Amino acid sequence: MASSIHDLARHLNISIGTVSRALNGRADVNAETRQRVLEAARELNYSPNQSGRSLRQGATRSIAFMLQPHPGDQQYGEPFFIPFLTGLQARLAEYDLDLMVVMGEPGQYQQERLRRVVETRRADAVVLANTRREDDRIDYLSKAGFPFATLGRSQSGGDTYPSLDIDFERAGDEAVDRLVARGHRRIAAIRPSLDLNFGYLFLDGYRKALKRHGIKVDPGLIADGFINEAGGYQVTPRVIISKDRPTAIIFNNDAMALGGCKALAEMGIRPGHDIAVIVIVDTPLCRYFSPALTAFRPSLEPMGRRLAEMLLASLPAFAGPEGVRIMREVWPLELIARDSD
Amino acid sequence: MASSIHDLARHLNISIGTVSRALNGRADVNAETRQRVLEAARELNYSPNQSGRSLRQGATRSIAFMLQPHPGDQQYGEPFFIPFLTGLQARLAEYDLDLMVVMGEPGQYQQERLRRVVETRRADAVVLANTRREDDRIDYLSKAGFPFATLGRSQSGGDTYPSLDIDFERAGDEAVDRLVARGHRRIAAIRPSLDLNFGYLFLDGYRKALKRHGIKVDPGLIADGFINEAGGYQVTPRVIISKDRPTAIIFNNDAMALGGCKALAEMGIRPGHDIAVIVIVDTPLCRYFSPALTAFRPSLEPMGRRLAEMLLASLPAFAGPEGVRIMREVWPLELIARDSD
DNA sequence: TGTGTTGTCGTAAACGTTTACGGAAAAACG
DNA sequence: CGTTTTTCCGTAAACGTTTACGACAACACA
Repeated sequence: MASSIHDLARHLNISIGTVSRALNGRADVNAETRQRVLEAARELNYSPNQSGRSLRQGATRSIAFMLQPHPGDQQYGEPFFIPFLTGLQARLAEYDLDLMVVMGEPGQYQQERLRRVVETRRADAVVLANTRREDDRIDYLSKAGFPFATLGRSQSGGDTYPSLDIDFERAGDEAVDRLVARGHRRIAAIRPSLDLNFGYLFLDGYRKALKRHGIKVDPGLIADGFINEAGGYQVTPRVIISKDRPTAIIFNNDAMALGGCKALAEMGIRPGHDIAVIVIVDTPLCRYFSPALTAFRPSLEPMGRRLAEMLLASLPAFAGPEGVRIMREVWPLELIARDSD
Repeated sequence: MASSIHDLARHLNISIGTVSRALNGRADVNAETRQRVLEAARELNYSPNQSGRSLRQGATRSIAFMLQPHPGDQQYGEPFFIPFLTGLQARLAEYDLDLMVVMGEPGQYQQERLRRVVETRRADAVVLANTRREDDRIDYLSKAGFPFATLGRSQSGGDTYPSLDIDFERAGDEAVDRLVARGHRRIAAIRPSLDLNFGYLFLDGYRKALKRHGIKVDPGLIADGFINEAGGYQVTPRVIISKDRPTAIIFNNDAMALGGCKALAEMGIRPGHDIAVIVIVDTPLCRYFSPALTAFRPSLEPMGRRLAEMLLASLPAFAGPEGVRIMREVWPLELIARDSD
């Protein structure tokens, strides 16, 4: 069925070595023979077998993207990743690289999936998502000397890999700024309880801005909850019960914001009327919620493309003559002002 | 770095053939030698190189999932696919199969991506999404004799491949039923204008139910639009302008429903009050929209798992002794009654 | 003891590439 | 014409597996 390089060689009555060199654009092959080889390749509908190529070259030409669902993830998962994946995939495709997606159950099992990819050499590099503050996947990969890049920062692994992140710190800062400018002084913050790094970054920005405005940070206005709707629903009341009720809340996750708004509604507090609400990472849900939620939006598709570039630039096989560069980038978010604040 | 089967053989002072047979559980190897091989494998941290294996066996142990974004897709794409992908991936992982995701720009370019996967043998089979009524990808794959399965039915390719689809016909039927039971007689239908097969199926069910209730199908109440929010926004007014305004609308796509509701609101027609709205495929957006949209919901994750099973059952390498079975399945949707009808 | 059977293992080919090496012919040079 | 360089191509090894085949020993059976 499929024609191999041997078929071409036999058909043209030349050696397979010459055929290979001709196809790969090597210099030491006559222009006319190259022409004949290319024609024959088209005629016999030849394409190189990737397995053979991988074996010989020790590279699979595929990149693994691993996303680690949070325990208790909702039915519809994270709409966040589709546009990111789209960008990532698009750029990789330009380099003729495939994208392998590795998911699986949350927890330790995930580590094993990663090991499998690395040890059986199913991919040339890995892109990590859902980065934790301390991430054993990063530890493992850097110890194994396997190339990778991360979406999101981590404290693990040092400065040895490219990473691309959203500027959560600045978003937290700007959110407070905006609220203070609108007269708020009692501003609550709700973030995920897991070890996800962005929860820390957000809180840093939140605290910094409060201090700048001379507002004391009230621990009673900060709450951690499970990173989904139920978590937001459960934890938001805690922040409301406090002696001096906040007039604004910043949610560090869209699902938690939705749950939180539900809790607020049940307490007779109307978001956008009785309390201001800002969400740190925008999703389509924020837009269609009622009231439409003011939120900070990342440009996910360009981020996907960019992280692909950064990863490729760190791979010896793709890095230009200037060699390997480790990069970290932090991208700003855009404030989408809507009706909730 | 990575140990090969040769390393094991040298270490144990036996031949590579025996090592391979021991690892693969062949019968013709002494129990004690097998034990020693397995121990050495663990000790030297051996895992088989997938490229070598693929080359020899002519199988890559990876499945490609191809989704073809509609032209003009929104920033956040289709939340639809994440849970489906999750299920698909989970079941494939149980068989030690990898998942490759192929996306790319809409249009012809997509065909080339598919050809590349097939011709360079980067995957053992393909799963197709966004199935068109006439789908050249299906034509290509069946002509090429390449194994595949589809999410969604098509008229292409005959009954030669497993497919799993949602029962759009029944959903259209039930939606009409429900609306008629609530007193509606003028019911509009809005569906995507592309050649997507589910648009036809939906309309079949819609028509069938109307006829059963003795209601004449009014072409003025049926409109096709671009399958996104802008399309719904643009096309919904056409159906409203008709001499005898409908009292209910069924949208065959969530994004179109959101755009349609916006158009309605601008015309002073309140969904859920002045007009009933039902959406055929539920997404989280329907739930959080105001009013919350009544919608039909598929169970996407189980569908992903099921389609993986169906595909595997059709592959000679995985089919049981009963041989190859071609399957088509159509799954029901669950009505989620909310506030819009 | 001779013959057939069974259990265990080694040998070597094969999968489809790429590439280091060397050789033959042609071209360039004196 | 002889020598050196260049151009072009064939040979063969290598990547890491799996597996058909045959060999050898041990064993069973008559």
